[in-house]
Amino acid sequence: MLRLFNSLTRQKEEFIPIEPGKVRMYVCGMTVYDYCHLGHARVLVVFDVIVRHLRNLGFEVTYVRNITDIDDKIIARAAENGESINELTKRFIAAMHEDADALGVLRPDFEPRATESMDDILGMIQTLIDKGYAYQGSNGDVYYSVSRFDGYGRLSGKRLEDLRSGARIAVDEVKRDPLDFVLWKAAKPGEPNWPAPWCAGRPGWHIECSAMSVDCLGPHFDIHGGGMDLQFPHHENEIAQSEAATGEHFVNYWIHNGFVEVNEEKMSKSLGNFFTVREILKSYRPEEIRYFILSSHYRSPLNYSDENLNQARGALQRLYTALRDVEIPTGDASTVPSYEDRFVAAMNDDFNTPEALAVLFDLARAVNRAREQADDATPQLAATVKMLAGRLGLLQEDPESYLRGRVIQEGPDDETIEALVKRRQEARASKDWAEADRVRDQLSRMGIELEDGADGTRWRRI
RNA sequence: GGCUGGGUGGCAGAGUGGUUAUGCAGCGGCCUGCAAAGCCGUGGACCUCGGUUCGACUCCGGGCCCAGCCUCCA
Repeated sequence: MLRLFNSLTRQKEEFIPIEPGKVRMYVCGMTVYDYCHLGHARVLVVFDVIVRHLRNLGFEVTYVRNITDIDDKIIARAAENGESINELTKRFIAAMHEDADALGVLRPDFEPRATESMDDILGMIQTLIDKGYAYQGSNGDVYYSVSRFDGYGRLSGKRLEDLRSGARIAVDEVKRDPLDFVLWKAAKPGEPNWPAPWCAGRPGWHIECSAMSVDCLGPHFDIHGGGMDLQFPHHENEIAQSEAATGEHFVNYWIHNGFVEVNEEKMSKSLGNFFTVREILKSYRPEEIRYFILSSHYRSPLNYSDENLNQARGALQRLYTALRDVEIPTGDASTVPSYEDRFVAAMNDDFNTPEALAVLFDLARAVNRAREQADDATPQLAATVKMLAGRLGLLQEDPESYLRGRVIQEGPDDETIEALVKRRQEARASKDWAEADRVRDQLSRMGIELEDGADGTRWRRI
């Protein structure tokens, strides 16, 4: 039985799909005006793992992750660069796909874009106006009237009067209530715009997600996800828009992932303390980043540091080392049920990936032990490691080539290393230990570690 | 100020009302020409003060501290 933490009720609940055997899920994706940073990577990886787990449980999942390709920042950045918004967003959508692919994130089933969903957006705004939930201001903008919607604040645990008394809400003459938010923004001269019954303009940020999710998944679906910072106001506003427009309950389960932090502080664009995925990929391998993200629970903070990435590196080396030299049976290989049960139980408990990884380490020990004892169970144990790790999108590479792999382009090539290893082998054969150790030190300085085994010496980059 | 969430061993990070998390690091041993990898063993923790309980790190209450949201943000 799958239990997940629902932000709406702030407790773990049993997951019961609307339609038996099927899950409809929407996750807020990126605004594409810059490269993905680690915070974006976390959303991508966390929900990728959630989708994989749901599918492993046998659910038929429809996964939608949108792209916001029109908003103020995109307009501003395009103007800065002297390019069109289409050129800008095209580049960063491609970059996002590259990063996601590198991290082993499976593509969503649908990836709608705001600019391609104008009809749905306009239709929903019109419905909201017709039903009296929205109004046009004197400046042409269309606003959502927050006080008209009864449940406003339920998701974020906020009361309207608290929000109103907050000093951080700017006074705006055009709005009837300072809490009202914009659905349609009138275009200023020179700004990109789309025709609309009210005035040419562009959608506000929140309406696109309401329109696209309802369009792709219907008015009522199972799971809606995103970063914790979207809980308010973005998701709160989505609920208000969607439920007012459709008259139906919008989403059953809300899932929000925690932040990536740097020195105990949220990683964000505004603080400027962010690291892009492609920057980190210069020093670490994609799988190391993925492991690092999964090494803490998705709702906990994830502290970015070299030390923690290095720990991820070491952990993967241990797991891959356990898989080395084991003939893993292909096809529907028999696996070891007790470990699989533990793994599934961990994932069923609100997607507890650290616990699931612990199962992998217990298995790795079992593999190593079995191998030492020449136990026939070794291949089954190894197959179980690989199969379960695969559900997290990990450990699918060939172990030997993974361990020999490199991150940075500098350093000796394989031929150079092989030659030195051979030279050392010869020294060892003639028991010239001084020479053998000298060569090993030389390789060690190049970042190569050696392992002498019964059937020769093997090496790996560290 | 309002509202969330959290404080676990040297570090990272799960979990549980009484039993080894796990990984890295440490210590002892096995293995090794020496190492590495691996295996075996081992030390080390639950912010603080009260309460409930036969028993609390785990439940309840107060306090202290941290992060986040209340403004664009994943």
